[in-house]
Amino acid sequence: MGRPTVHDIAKEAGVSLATVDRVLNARPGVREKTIAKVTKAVESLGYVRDTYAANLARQRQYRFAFVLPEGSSQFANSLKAALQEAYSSNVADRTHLTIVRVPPQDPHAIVRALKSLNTSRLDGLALMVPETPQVRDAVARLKDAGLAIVALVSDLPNSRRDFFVGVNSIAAGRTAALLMGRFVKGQGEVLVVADSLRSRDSLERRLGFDAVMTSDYSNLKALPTVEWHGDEARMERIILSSVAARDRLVGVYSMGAGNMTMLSALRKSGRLGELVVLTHELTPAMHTALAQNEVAAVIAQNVGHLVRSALRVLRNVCDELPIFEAQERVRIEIVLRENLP
Amino acid sequence: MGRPTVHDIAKEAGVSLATVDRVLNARPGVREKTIAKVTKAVESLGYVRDTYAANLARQRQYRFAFVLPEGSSQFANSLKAALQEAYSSNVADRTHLTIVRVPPQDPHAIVRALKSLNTSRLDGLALMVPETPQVRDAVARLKDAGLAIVALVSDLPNSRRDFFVGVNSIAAGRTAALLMGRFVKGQGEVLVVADSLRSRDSLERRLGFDAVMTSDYSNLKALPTVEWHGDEARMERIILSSVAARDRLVGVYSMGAGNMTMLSALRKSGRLGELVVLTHELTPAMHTALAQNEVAAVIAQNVGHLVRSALRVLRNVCDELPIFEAQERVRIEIVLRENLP
DNA sequence: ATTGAAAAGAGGTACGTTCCTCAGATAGGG
DNA sequence: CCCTATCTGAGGAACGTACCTCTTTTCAAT
Repeated sequence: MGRPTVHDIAKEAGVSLATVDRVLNARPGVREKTIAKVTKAVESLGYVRDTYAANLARQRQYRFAFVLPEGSSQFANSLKAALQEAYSSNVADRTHLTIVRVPPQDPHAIVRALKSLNTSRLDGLALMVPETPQVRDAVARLKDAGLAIVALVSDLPNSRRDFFVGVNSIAAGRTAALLMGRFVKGQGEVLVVADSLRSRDSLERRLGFDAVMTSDYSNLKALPTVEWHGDEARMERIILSSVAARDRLVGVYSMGAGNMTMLSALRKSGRLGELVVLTHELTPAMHTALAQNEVAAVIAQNVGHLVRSALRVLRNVCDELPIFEAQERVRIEIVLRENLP
Repeated sequence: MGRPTVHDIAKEAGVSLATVDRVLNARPGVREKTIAKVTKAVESLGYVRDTYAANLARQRQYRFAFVLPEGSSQFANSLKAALQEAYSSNVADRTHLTIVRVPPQDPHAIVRALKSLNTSRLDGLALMVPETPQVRDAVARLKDAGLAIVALVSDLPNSRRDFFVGVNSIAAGRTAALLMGRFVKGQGEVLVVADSLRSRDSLERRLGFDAVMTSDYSNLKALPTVEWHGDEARMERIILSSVAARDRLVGVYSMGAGNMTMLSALRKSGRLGELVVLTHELTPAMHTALAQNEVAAVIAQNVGHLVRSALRVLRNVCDELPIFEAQERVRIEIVLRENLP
């Protein structure tokens, strides 16, 4: 005998199939006493609904949109690739996916993009955008329109998002500090580079990094964050001058994008070999940089997980099902030369 | 319009539904030319079979057994837990799972257990057993009986297994060496502990460890492997005497089980604080050891992945579907205090 | 031209669920 | 007591696929 079906629980509870269906789908028209009988039968038989048969019957279509930053960001591109892979595999069954790309540094453009979404043709949204008051308001409006909303990669903690899928940035920063502290021999200074500390992730990574650095590695001094604000020429200038000015420099921690520019600047400086370089996100460029020993470690999050997790959460929110938090916790991965995937 | 269905491709190809079905399920009785017409229609319409509807219709039940080592091994227990979790979640839908536990060091008992399996009530098998000639023969017999077989965690490379789900042990050993080399300050000796080098995994980890150690970290000397053969008292004696005899000891690499015994021995020696300790598998004990800074890093594989991957592969082998190798490659995870899950 | 096997069609039932209609039962208020 | 509103029952049609049987067509060998 296989799993119990709705027929079995109808028999067990001594009611008709229609009543079982009404109870299971919380439709009106059933007496309290009858509801109790049915739920009791469900429990005693250990009935679990066959989601696939259910979705087949109800012709369920989940329509989700993923809002990702546009531009040359390799990370966003690999996310997009993971999304397309999920789409073609059975992970995204009965799911229609749209990808919307927005300029990451322009809150107004983001809000405009969010407003232009046809909410009646959408069940859920995964957002990878920086947190601003405007975005928070837009999220509130989208929630009012009945959408399921998850924050992806970077959280929107004070908005009405349903869930956050991504890693804890503070822990990621702490992990970077631990690696830096253990990898560097002797003492010296560490250069910290970020696109901008206005981004919540970078700020939190920096917080975590400093916390571990000061408590555990007093032999190292983390320099103030160098922000390059998307200007690659500026980044190169700053890096070259920093490296030239500081002969006690032993490490570089790059908290965000622009790793290729940073690496080429370090190569030009001629001191790349002596430095412990840590970056985030395992892009193809970082893959080769690890293989060539130019980067000591990459702190990454598995984009496949992110996407699958976001899809699971969105579906569950749509169906008003509980979310299994432990499964959705994305791990902070450490990638070295020898454990490259 | 939703996805194309079999009806659509029947219409498109100008054949009947039955013929489409015969082609899709590779049943005989269709001319080459007609097959071509159907496959063409499939491609032009972008038809993808609705696996859930298909499994629903065919009342497919996958009956798999997992053969795991019995005893106190925390790793095997966490695998079992992951298996039970998969069973209760939708990952294992339409799948019936049995867990068989065998004494890991007794090839005859393992073979006896494998022989006692009722192959007519089983579609596939995941084996986590050491490779011996007897096991290879047993695998051959089980393959002849028509079962799908994957090797789990430790490979059975010269057997007729269909696939290996687990990490490359050489790469895992290399990763350990890289961590040891970068974590240790200065020079000294490294103690390497294993249950037994007769186990293929341990041997390969040792090979990888030594390869990186000699090529990259000439400041460190990896001592000959200490084997404790399941005898915990012996392990404690050896560790205590090694630590006492070697004042240049800077690190310990534990390649297999018995980490708790090893740790308590090191604690007794009073030198745990000075040593860089690396172990495998993130058991609850290693979790706390990491949190308390007793262990510097744990090299782990995600048991959830292992299980899901094994299930996917078994199902695909049963259905004679291709295996998407990239997805089934299990990553070597590095767990430190700051990125504990 | 006849035969016969292989190929293709036609039509059905089933899987577990949803959702619909229509009819019958039960309750509470008048 | 009847009347109405609310419950409940019975049955059926779908969803996309699998698989079965029973015909009909095709086509090459005789």
